[in-house]
Amino acid sequence: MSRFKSEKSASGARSIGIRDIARSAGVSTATVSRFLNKPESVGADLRDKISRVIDETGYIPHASARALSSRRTRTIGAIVPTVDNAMFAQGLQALQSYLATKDYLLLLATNEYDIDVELQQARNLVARGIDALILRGDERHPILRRLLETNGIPFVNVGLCEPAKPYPSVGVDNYEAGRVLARYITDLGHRRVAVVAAHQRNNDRAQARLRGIIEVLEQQACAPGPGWQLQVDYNLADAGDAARILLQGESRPTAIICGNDVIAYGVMLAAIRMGCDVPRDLSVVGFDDLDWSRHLLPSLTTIHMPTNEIWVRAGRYLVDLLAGQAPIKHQQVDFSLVLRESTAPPPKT
Amino acid sequence: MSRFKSEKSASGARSIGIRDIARSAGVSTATVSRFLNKPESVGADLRDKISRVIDETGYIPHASARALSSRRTRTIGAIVPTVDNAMFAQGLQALQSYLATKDYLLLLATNEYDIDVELQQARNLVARGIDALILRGDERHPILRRLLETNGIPFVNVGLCEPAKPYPSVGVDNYEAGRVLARYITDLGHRRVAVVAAHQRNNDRAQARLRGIIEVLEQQACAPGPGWQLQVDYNLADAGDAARILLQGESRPTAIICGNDVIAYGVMLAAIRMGCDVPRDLSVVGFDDLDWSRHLLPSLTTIHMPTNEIWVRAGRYLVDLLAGQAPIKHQQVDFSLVLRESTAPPPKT
DNA sequence: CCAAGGCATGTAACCGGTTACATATCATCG
DNA sequence: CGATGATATGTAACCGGTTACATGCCTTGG
Repeated sequence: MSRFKSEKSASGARSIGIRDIARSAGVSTATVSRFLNKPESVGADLRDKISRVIDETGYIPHASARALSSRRTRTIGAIVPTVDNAMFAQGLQALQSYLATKDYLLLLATNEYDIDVELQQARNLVARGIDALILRGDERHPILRRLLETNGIPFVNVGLCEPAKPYPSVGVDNYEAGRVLARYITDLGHRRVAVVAAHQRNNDRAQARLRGIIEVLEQQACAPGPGWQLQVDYNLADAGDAARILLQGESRPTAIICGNDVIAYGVMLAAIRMGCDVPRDLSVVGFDDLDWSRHLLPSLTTIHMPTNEIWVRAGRYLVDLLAGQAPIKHQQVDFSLVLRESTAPPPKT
Repeated sequence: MSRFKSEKSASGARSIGIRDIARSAGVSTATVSRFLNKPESVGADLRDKISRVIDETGYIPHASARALSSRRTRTIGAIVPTVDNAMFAQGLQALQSYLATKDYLLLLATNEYDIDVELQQARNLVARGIDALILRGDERHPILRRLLETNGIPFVNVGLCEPAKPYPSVGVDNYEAGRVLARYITDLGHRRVAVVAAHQRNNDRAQARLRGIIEVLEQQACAPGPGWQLQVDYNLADAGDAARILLQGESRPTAIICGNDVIAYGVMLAAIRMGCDVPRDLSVVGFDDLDWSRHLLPSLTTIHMPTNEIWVRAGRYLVDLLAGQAPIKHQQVDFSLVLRESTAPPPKT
């Protein structure tokens, strides 16, 4: 029956393959394959002929077959907490554009801030045959490391930079960023400072930032008590709740340092609704410098993170590595303090 | 030399395959394959044995090989303008979670609002072997239709619902939504109404919304002249520019209808900076009801879009279709008008 | 008690590319 | 002029699964 194999289920015009192209062009499959992967290794006349046949037929090479035999998928995976978040979205967009220029595809997965989910997603990506993986931060399931190792999948951590660690990383020094920001607040004269951080669990960037902030505040002898150190989820509503808690009491902070711009904005909106004048009564600062932070009212003083650059560099690191080069293993990217309208010296009283 | 094949490049412990599992479990590869794909078709004792071997070895089936021989990748593609946009990000996140429960993977590509890029990306996805495709809107490159047809790839349009068209779609009736929103504004008493829409090129949703808006305004004999109909990109800065143009003249609008929430927010921020009191001097409305629209100051009157539901339904449509069922082809989802603080009757004067 | 049919399992061809190796051609050099 | 090597192309084994078909066993009904 094998002579009927191409007549599957009525509609089944079997899609054309490399053998069809080879036959039409009067060459071998090997030559077509070489044309596809390294055109300059094929003679000019054959090159033209093959090219013409491919254009005419609209032939598209079968990526799975390619991946199977070459053991490379030209696919890079990335696992982030969620794409529903301006910062990741922006960086991923930039990464994707970059990878497209290198003829790589980005395969995206989310871990919902859960290292078990992350492991599961990583398994998924590995099964899918990614050539390399980009991970957010540095805290992850121990089995994940083994998984990547035994499958020989290179990876890079983004969002932090720890030259002491054996794993490659691209990012800013979050600890130092925390210090700079806190220092700016204390230099303005604030001594009653509260901190609304992102949840610390499994989030080393948030931890490093907080560590830097607290350290500076301690040096200035104004470390916030436990009631003035809150942790919230990444959204406006929760941040607003935190602000209401901080501002309802008798003794209020004159400045609130927030773990990122979204939290800062949530805090600011709630404070204004409570009748606070930002920055006259209360200064608010964040991290990340999201696109809209400079448009807000008041615009937000924050730490600018070169998000796009970080993600693109991470992508480039892996692409170079896969191309057999030896890129720089730890790339520290500069952040900067952006002064805007949401900060001022504390009120006199 | 073939007996050396497993010793590639020193580190090369060839990863284990289905034949290894079969040998260890004392069964044939076919049985292992059946265990993987339809466990209930394998006897209980063998099932246990195979399961144990797989757990011990950490075996992960090779997706490319699987795809090659089964001609199904369990991958669904989606092409959106950009992920750097709260609305898409949210919907995609929901879609991805849904597909994960069905053991499908989401392959994401962006078209940067360009139908040629979209075609290119679609080629990419097809080469990658997607089983189905989700597309945004309905305006696309004619070749793309052919491409999908000849490759037998089912697809669905999201964000609109046009039962008249032959292609499946899931979304709201944007034209009607535009009418409802405009109607609300005119019912409030506004007669000097400006419109700041998203760019119309290759964006049928934006076109439908605008059509609905203009139609209602014409009925009320207050259709905006060309100077009061602006088109901007999807970002706060451009929207702010538009607001400054509209509000600088002698004769100002008392309400501005915006193509979406981001534009509305950009307009609102710029207006407030110019000393306008929203909503007393100026009413502003948008579309989409992004997460933060209810937190803004003032909070935004807008059309609520069930984004998550739309994307998940689109995913379910394709999953069901691929499973051989016959899901509903055109699914209209309800929108709703959400009244908040950014609207009021026009000032007396 | 035997034929028929259902079920679990094994054998091996096949999916559509890549690539190691063989072969052919031609320029170069002692 | 023959040996040498570089370059272009062809042949066919292989990547790691899936699945059509074959096989063998067990149940069931006449």
